[in-house]
Amino acid sequence: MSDNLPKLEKQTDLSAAIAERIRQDILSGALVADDRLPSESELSETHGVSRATVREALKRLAAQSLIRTKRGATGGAFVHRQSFEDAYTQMASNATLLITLNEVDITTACEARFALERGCVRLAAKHRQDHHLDKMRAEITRQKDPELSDEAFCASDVAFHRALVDAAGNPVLSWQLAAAVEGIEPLMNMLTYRQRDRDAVISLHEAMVEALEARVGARLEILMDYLRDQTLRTALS
Amino acid sequence: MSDNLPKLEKQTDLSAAIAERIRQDILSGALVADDRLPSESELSETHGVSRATVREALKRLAAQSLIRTKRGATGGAFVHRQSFEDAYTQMASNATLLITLNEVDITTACEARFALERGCVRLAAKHRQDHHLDKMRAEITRQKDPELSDEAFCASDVAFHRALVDAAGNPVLSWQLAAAVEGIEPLMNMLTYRQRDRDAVISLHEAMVEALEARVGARLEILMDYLRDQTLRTALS
DNA sequence: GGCAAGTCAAATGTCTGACAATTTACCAAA
DNA sequence: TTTGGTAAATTGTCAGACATTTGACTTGCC
Repeated sequence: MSDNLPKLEKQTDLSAAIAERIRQDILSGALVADDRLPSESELSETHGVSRATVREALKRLAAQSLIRTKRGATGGAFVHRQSFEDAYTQMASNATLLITLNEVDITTACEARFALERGCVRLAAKHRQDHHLDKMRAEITRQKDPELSDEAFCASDVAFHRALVDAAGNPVLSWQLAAAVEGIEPLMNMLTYRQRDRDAVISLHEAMVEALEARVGARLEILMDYLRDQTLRTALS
Repeated sequence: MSDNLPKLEKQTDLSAAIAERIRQDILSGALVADDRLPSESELSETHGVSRATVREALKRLAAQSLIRTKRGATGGAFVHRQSFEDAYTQMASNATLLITLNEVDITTACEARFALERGCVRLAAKHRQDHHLDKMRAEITRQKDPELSDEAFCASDVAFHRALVDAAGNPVLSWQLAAAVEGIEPLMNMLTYRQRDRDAVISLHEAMVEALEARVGARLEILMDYLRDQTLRTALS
């Protein structure tokens, strides 16, 4: 385990220091997924602090999804193998927080989103499968409903683009991009789409599905650029 | 504050429930950046739990950089305005964790990294300033040193690409991409570059700086593709 | 032998009350 | 005016207790 004596932890706050020690043990591979940590009592002894302090440290790690705890006889704290779902959720909330707390303007956010997404359309063209197309077409059908609220339209838009990213068949990519898109959603929700705007977006979506079906990455890139410009126009009007 | 009585929290674990309540207050805007939360004693009264439990809840929030605490007379817990630096650090460690714990293979990681980066080179070409070019050229000079360890070479590579991304002039983009690149670094560090590989990478870097200086985004995209292929060849050899 | 119920032990979750450490505000004296 | 010291508020830490959960073990019955 960690019998190191780092100097950083003299800056008070034992619970943070201990959390960091255990964290390093996990990051360094000394503890691997599903390993069980010593019990709270043992940890309090080995680290020379009270159980309350150990618990605060463990809560910090739990908040980062580094460990999970289970009660009972065979319980304890276990190194948590973070799923893509977990990571995605955490990143999305992280992104949301960052964007709302720092008052990022919608132009910057849009620019970032479309730039990232543009980067993966070639992979999507290469690896897309039929069910991705089906999903996207289903969302387009929803988007055509003139009764749809702006918010629901936006949600469908997110779903459409998530399917596009998933089509790239790369989980790391899906995870990063989905989080980015979702983080920007609060901003996008503030947009009001006129019917003309919606029609323009839907036309582009339809063209994108066609290009994806035909596996023409270059065309997808161009369409993404159009979509970005269209969205920015909507935002600034 | 939150005098709601959500049903979810009957699933035991009061500290998580209370953390979630406060978290919602922050996310919903009831508490804004730099607001001071009630003291631990007050919170324990209003939520009807002990101070220890409140503290565990606060540690969870602190671990997510949602709050920061200060001791002393005017101390307390304050809603933390997460800086881009904070978010970047958190995302990078998140990415590292996900990739190491889930044994993502280097092909997938590389593919994702270059796909994302490719998406922002056009913006970089548009907004780059001279100091970006300077930084990149400096890194190229470092990379030419044949004494450089593989790890140092890789670190310089990360710095080079970070400068490229920064050139896009979009903080959201910088933040997302820098985190992604850094998260993948542990995997890249496992690569061993032969001198021939390094020369190839350096040539591409030089060409990229030229293209960036001339603001030719399309050429940058092509070079990125070459670089991706080159890196994958190195990885698979 | 096999099954069911009860018991026990280990571990996390929570509470209580205390003390330590830190920081600011305030007040008094030089 | 400045300096120093004291008090108060607040987080950080500790020790010990009890509650709750859960799996393993034991016992007794069929």
